[in-house]
Amino acid sequence: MMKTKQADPGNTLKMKGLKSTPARRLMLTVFLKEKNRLYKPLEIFDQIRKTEPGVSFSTVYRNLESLVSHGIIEKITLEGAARYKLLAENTHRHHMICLLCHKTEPLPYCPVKQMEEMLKNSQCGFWPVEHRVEVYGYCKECRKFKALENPG
Amino acid sequence: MMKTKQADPGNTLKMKGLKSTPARRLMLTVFLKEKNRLYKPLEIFDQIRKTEPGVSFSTVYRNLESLVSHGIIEKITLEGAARYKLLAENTHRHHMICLLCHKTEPLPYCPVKQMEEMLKNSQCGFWPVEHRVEVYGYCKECRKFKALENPG
DNA sequence: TTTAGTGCAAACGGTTTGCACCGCT
DNA sequence: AGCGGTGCAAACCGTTTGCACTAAA
Repeated sequence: MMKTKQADPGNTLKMKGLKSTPARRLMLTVFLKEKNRLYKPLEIFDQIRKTEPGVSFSTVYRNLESLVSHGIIEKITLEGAARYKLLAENTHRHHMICLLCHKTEPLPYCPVKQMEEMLKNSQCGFWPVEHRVEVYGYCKECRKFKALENPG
Repeated sequence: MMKTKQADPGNTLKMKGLKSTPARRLMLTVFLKEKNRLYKPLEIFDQIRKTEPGVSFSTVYRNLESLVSHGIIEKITLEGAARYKLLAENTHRHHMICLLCHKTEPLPYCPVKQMEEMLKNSQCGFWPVEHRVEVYGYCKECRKFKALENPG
């Protein structure tokens, strides 16, 4: 009756070499609900507590770490606190971040690649190995609640 | 005998509308020593304690806040902790950050400006208002201590 | 059965705050 | 003189850790 699900938390965990436990499955379920959203640890905690009130905060933290180190989610530190989101296939640190709802979407392309080449060939001596681009603004939905120029 | 100094901490503070106090002057002196360096609060604390052992940590924190809000330094949160650096005139959030010594330099140009225009005109609905670009790598000096490709 | 995951509580590091005192302007 | 800056200590928040217990493989 039940067909194999595409993004079954239990399978994903095992495939990535992690034990499938209730807490982890629930956490992954939360991440899958909004694939582009940055979740704070407390948000994950609150969400899974609705289903499984016994889960402890330290378990959430430990599992967030596990999920990161097994390439399932990624960690982004913003405003001094950690946030986590589902790791997309072609992950790079290029995001559009909504200042109201904190939803994130990947940038359509990377404006830094060519600049890195430039730096390598320049006199300045700096050797780039990694970069991050964050564009802050208002997403389609939240623009409705803000008075913005050109709000079409 | 004494000529007017260009970057006298006391003057700078008054000009920016802040009272000139020993703690603040010392803090500013530290920032002026390496204008492009990101200082952690503790580093500022340690530095000024060498001269003025009585200064408290909370004073450092409060003054960092004041200096930021009066446009003298800027705050950059990196790896979950705050760092501060002298605010350059044409401040924008575009940095080359050395992974070894944490020294920062401004990026020579902004690769995002044109991308923002593109976003505004695109279908995606995201309205950019601010952005940040951070290129991590190794600065001229620190490259000596790392085995890097093309290390010329 | 063995190893890894978990709950609890306590510790931690960075940061903020309330209070009384002190010092700039 | 008055307001703002300061020292001290305690609170705070997000995060990590040690321990004994439990559950996944």
